[in-house]
Amino acid sequence: MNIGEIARRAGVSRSTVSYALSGKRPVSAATVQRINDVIAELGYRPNASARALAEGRTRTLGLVVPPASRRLTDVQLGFVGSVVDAAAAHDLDVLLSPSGGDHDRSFERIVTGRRVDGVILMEILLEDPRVERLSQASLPFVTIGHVEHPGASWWVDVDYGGLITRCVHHLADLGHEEVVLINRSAELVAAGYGPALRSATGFLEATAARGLRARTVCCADEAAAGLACFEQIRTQWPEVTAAVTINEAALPGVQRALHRAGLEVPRDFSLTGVIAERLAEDFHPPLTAADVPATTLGRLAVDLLLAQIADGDAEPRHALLEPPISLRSSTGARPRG
Amino acid sequence: MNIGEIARRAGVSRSTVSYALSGKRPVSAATVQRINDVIAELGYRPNASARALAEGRTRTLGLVVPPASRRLTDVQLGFVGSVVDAAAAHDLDVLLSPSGGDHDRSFERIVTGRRVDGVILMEILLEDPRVERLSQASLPFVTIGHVEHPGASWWVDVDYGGLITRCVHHLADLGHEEVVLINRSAELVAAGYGPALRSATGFLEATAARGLRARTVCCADEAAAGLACFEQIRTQWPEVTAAVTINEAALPGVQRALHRAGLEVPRDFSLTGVIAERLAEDFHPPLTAADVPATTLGRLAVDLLLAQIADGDAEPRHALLEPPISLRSSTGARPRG
DNA sequence: ATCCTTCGTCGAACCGGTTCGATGACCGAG
DNA sequence: CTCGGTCATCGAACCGGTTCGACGAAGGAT
Repeated sequence: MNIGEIARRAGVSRSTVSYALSGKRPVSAATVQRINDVIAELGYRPNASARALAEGRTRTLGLVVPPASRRLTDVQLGFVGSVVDAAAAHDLDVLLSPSGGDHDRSFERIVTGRRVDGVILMEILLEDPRVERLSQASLPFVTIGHVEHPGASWWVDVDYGGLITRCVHHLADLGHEEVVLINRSAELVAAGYGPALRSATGFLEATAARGLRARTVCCADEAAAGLACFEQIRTQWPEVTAAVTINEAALPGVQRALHRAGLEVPRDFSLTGVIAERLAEDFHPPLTAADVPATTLGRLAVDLLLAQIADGDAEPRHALLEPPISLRSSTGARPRG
Repeated sequence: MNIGEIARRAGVSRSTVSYALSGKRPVSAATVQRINDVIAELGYRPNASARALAEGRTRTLGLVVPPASRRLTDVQLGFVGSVVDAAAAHDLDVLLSPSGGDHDRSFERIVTGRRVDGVILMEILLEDPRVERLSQASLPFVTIGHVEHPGASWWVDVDYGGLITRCVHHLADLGHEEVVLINRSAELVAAGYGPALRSATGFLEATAARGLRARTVCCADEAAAGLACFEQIRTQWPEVTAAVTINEAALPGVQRALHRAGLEVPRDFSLTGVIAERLAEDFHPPLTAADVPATTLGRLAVDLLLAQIADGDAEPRHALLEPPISLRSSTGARPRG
């Protein structure tokens, strides 16, 4: 069931079948009809490997994800889903590559094996060896998140610094004076994870600008850590009246800690930050927070990647999104006392 | 940078380079050394498409996932992660195919385009057209979950019916007499989603066997639905003292409903079911529940698929796992009154 | 010295598509 | 009637690997 067999049964040459299918050269209506009949009868579909070899492109995109051991956050899950869907809309397949450290066989296969036409890289660090690797392999790629010095690379990202700044202003406007940032884990900060570092920087600058007392803590990406972390905040800095967070996984623990401490949100304590929409709405009360537009970002990454594949010499493009803060009901005026 | 170029620079023929790399025929040590030097110098890696075409296999597995629009549950996420990791351990790549209805271009590409050596299908229905499609395409595949009449197919699954039965016995042993099953959404039940239907059957049989009064409700996969659902249970059947659930997404809502109703678990109400370990432990109090061994199941699916690929005529195999129930602290004796 | 192996290597065919240049049939214009 | 130009189709080369049969050189046995 290959193209030669189709050609034989339709009484034409292989090239005619190819042209009939691709439409790249005119083929008479009668011949097209005959070929299509044979194809329908035999259920023929061209061999993807052969086509990729001949055309020099695979119609496949690579998506580099964190290894399964690190559980995906809701935002990351949103990226994966939207990239896959956006690719499917263009009739492209997605090849998954779990990549953690520097020496990763799966990542190397993707990069050097010409298995994909381009790569989308997520969860990158400020200094990421994989970005360097892809650049020198001259394989088109787009990062979700950006390295410290993006140079001539393509990327999409959310402006964590800007969003955190707006959260701080929001709290300052409500009269809060002592605030805390609940960041991602210390390991991620130490590794140079962009969102964590940019959030911290934005937080410190904004609080300084508004004259607020600022504290920051790192918190592992688990509910239990969120609980412990919040209790520590209460005992260590009881004067804190509001928290900003980008740590989704810690939220259930924070919720429980608030409850255990008898604090009612937002009457006794305000909570905001950058959080996936679904989780913000599942919180009680729903969180006033910046929703990370994971779906938009994923789709945008695919669009940029396709543009880059279509024209490799095009000027690098990027997009820094700053979504609005959804005013729900987890922030209020500073409690008196 | 193809095999011919390597051959030229090493002063040998293309076939010798191929044999030196694959080891399928002896090549003198000196020649191997020379070839390896050239390869290292040029950073050569064989073209995956060409190799796939020549060998007749792609070293890629297809993973059919629900489309992104339906948000993945924690258990499903566990499947994806473990399948990808297990495949990577065998130096195989994973091609993702989002598939919902029957007519799916991405799924068809996977099936007929010889892009993959085998397919893992998750979230299947009791009657699933995709299983039929794969069978007639004679492409090796393994399902996570099983159709109603698996016949000669390969699959791995968790024995939802058996697990729910054990949950019911556990509650009966604690003296509960009025219990409810909080199932997945009515749409899934109507579509013929195996776990939902088998859970319901197991629940009804087990409660009948133990002489318990049983009710069942369907609940959409959202926190808000869980809240509404539980409140309805309380008003409609106030005599119910325990719930069994397989609906992970509803848990936050159930938690809030319990809290709002002033019910303390397990003193006033018992809760158990089949739930991803992480979520069971994040609950307050931690849930006595059967942890779905998603990681084991994913790895097992890959193992079975590889066995099937290696020997297409082998007897179909399957695995029905029944993990133990983890006794945590969400179940207790029936409250008196 | 001759024959038979074994070892290492080579050339050619093949996998299943795409694409380019060429060719023949048919047409209208001169 | 012949010439030039489309139009549809064909054959061959190519993409970059793998694999099979063959072949020459070296070594051992007779």
